[in-house]
Amino acid sequence: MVKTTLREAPRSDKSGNAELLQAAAECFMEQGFHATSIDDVARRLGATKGRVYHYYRSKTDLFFDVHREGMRRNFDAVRPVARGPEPGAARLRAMFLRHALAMMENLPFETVVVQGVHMHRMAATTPAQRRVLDELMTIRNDFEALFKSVAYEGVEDGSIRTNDVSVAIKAALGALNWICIWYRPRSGETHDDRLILAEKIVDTIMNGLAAG
Amino acid sequence: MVKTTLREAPRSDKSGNAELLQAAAECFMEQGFHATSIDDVARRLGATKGRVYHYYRSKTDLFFDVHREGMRRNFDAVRPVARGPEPGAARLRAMFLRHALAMMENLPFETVVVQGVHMHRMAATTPAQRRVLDELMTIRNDFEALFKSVAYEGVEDGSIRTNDVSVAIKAALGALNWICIWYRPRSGETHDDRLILAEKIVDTIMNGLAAG
DNA sequence: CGAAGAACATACTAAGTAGTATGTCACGCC
DNA sequence: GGCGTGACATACTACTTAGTATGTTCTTCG
Repeated sequence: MVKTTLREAPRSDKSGNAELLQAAAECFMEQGFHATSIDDVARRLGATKGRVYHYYRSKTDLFFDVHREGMRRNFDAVRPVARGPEPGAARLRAMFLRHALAMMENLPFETVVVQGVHMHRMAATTPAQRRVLDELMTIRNDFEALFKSVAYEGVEDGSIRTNDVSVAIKAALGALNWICIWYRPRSGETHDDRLILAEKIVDTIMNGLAAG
Repeated sequence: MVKTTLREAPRSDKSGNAELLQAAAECFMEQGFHATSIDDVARRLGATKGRVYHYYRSKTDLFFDVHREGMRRNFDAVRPVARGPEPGAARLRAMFLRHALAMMENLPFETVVVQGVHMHRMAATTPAQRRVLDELMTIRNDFEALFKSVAYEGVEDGSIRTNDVSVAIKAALGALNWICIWYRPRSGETHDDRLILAEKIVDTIMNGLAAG
């Protein structure tokens, strides 16, 4: 008798789960991971549990996939401006700006990413889920490392000054990630509005608050 | 017949709940509000539900009280240096430093405060709980307003430069609040170690990353 | 010393929810 | 034109857990 291997692989990456991811991201943003039920996600789609469990074997897997998508968007936003002939400070500024805009324009996904970071140190999961979580944290660390490497280049070319690149980047990314706590899109808001806001934030990060 | 008013007031502020608050804060930090059961909190105390429900009528009320205590500590840390003869920038720097230290030294409570802010826009609560939540957000806003007012004074006395005080403060507080996401105390860590770290963060906020 | 209330522990209920098992319908394919 | 399979819906189970009701011990105070 063959051991029937039903659903051995996580069933993601099928067409049609973009909607699902979006709905899940919105639910997770509004209520958090634990307070969101699978039925909530399904209801938002005008569907039932069946649809969700057809694509994901567990709520955790769904959450992870939303997280993964959020990080993908973050990388896509930042990577194009990370390398180039400009001095480090200019590239870092561009990266910050892109990231700030991404925070605002992918709010549900970014909120899930933040929750995921929060979740990292916390509650026990199955070994398989733990592996996925570690993978996601690796991605997250790579993201931070990308900023750090550009910052180091800036220190070397003299365009950036700090006595601890690692801490400085953590502070800067904190200011940016915090956006998803207080920012809510205003109705009628344009891309330019967001750009102005993002520039104010990045100016603060790059120039600081002290005069002179 | 008298309408028996059993437990009309939230039963807090009795002696002996400091332990309870601490245990609850730790649980909420490690697992988040929803994933933490009352039994978890009790177990951490070597007690049972009975003890928790003797002091708090609901899990939400317990959470709120932890939040309140966290905000109380924040105010206590920052207020003493908010006013004085020094220029705004110097006072603001001192406030940031105190807040950064408070974040590290009250990690469980601060994490709950962050969760509470997160919770604000979110899931439905009872009308009474909504009132408490609004009260907590008022406190939170007052806290932010204190920073803003000092920043304004700094702008006027020329020690601070920014084109949007409100956004700049949000960015700065974001960098500080984010501490509770990545910071974990190292064993054998001293107060001086934390002070050095806090100063690096505050330097970044005050001076920015750009050279010159 | 007796009684009342504080400070818990124990036992229980009711409700919500993750996950499963199974059904159904449409469609492509031999 | 049957048939397998993908894409869901429906019905159900098992378990967790917030909150309650009640019991018990200790303390305090008249």
